[in-house]
Amino acid sequence: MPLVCQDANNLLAALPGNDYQRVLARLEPVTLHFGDELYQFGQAIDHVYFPTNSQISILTLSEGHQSLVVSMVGHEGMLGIPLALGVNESPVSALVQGAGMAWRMSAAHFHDEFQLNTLLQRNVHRYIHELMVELAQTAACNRFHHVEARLARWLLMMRDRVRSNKLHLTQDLLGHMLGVRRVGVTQAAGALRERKLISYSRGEISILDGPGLEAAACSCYRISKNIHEQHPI
Amino acid sequence: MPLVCQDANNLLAALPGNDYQRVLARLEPVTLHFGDELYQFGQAIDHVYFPTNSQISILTLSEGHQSLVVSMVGHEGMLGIPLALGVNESPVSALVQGAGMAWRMSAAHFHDEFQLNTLLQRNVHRYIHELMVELAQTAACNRFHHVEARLARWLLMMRDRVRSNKLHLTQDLLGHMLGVRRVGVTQAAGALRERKLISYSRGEISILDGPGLEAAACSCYRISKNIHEQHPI
DNA sequence: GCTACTCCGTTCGCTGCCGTACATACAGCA
DNA sequence: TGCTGTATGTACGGCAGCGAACGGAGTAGC
Repeated sequence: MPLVCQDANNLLAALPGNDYQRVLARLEPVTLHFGDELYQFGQAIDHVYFPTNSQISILTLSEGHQSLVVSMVGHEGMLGIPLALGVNESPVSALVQGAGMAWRMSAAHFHDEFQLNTLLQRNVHRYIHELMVELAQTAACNRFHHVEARLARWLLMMRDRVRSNKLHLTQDLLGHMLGVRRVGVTQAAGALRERKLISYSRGEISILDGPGLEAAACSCYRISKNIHEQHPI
Repeated sequence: MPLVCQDANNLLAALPGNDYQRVLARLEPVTLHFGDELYQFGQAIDHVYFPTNSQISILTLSEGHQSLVVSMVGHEGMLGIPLALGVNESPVSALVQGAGMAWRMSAAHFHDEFQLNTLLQRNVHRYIHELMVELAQTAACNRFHHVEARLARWLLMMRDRVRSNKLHLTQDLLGHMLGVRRVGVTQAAGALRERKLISYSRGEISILDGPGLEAAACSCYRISKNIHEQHPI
């Protein structure tokens, strides 16, 4: 199976040839479908995933409230971080919202491989660091930024991960992601459409003007993007 | 220097005797004073800290806004996590808000020790996991919970870390921590005082009724406490 | 005892989002 | 063609928190 750009995951692609080959032998490509729930809160983690052109949302549950997306994983990262930290139970839910491909490895294989492969360790540790910075950023974002800016941010982040300007997402779903009412999304999305930044109809969203949408998004988008790009490896 | 309860840091106390002795040789006790800034955003990390009865707030900066406390470190954890992940630059600021003691180790010593000491690795990795869960929780908390509940939460968290019901904190400072106006803190704190849960005067806060304050806090307090207590080590 | 400063209390109008409810529009299917 | 379910639009009262401003009360220094 040739590794063309569409198949690339950053944590794997950064491995040198021989390491990469060994890891590859333990990986299997899987197709992730919209709505697949890869992890559930409190459940054991059976596989780790390295997305290539799919996007998975990480959700927390807040007692008495709706769920909330705290992070988003794509080709820049992986799912199953707790395994790399010695914990085999997921503290969050993981929901596929951008259908696509990912590489998958069993928890046992990952455990073995991770012990041996110091370069994989280095990449994963680096990603854990990035994730923590992003979580802190998101905590502040949720406190300070308005719905419209946050909506723009998440749409751009999804675009970057699925590598497409077309997203499959209803307003209701976006409401659950952002932790706001569906009505709030309608208004924010309407404002963005008004400015010809996006278009949408019945669950199909298109980003028409990327730079414009970036300008409408809060600075968290840029910050988050920078975090994952400045790999000093 | 004898290790009595007041001197205990969870990550160190969980080490077996011989490991502990070797680590101890590289540690030095330091007194942290109110207002000390241990790390600054973007600066190199020169030491790691293992607090015992001090409390340090982790702050992010959000462009155009005030700072915000996203986490709090005390005897349950450590400062300098990025070093354990191969990054030697702090992505956040760390501000001492509960004066007290901590054990300190130079970055170089920590680097060496961390490579060798797999038990320390295990403890630190476990703490990193806890911290990530807590960050996600805080992101949701900032989105959903009201000022009064969040204030109660942070006060309780500080109490647990400094091991004292007396806190040294002005309302203005609390406003910066919570990301709200000072006036917002005045109102929330007034409501808590009304219910005889706390008392305060000119920067000295006393928790009068712990259980009552817990009831007034959002569920995030309990969740956060559970995270750090359920060590299956 | 006077002054300067810090900390806390209160008020006012404003706005972003909430909860709820209802209306419209499109899609698939019988 | 009509039915049903889903997706989106709109409206309305309510409220938590905002920004700004001012007043009062305790503390420290002179």
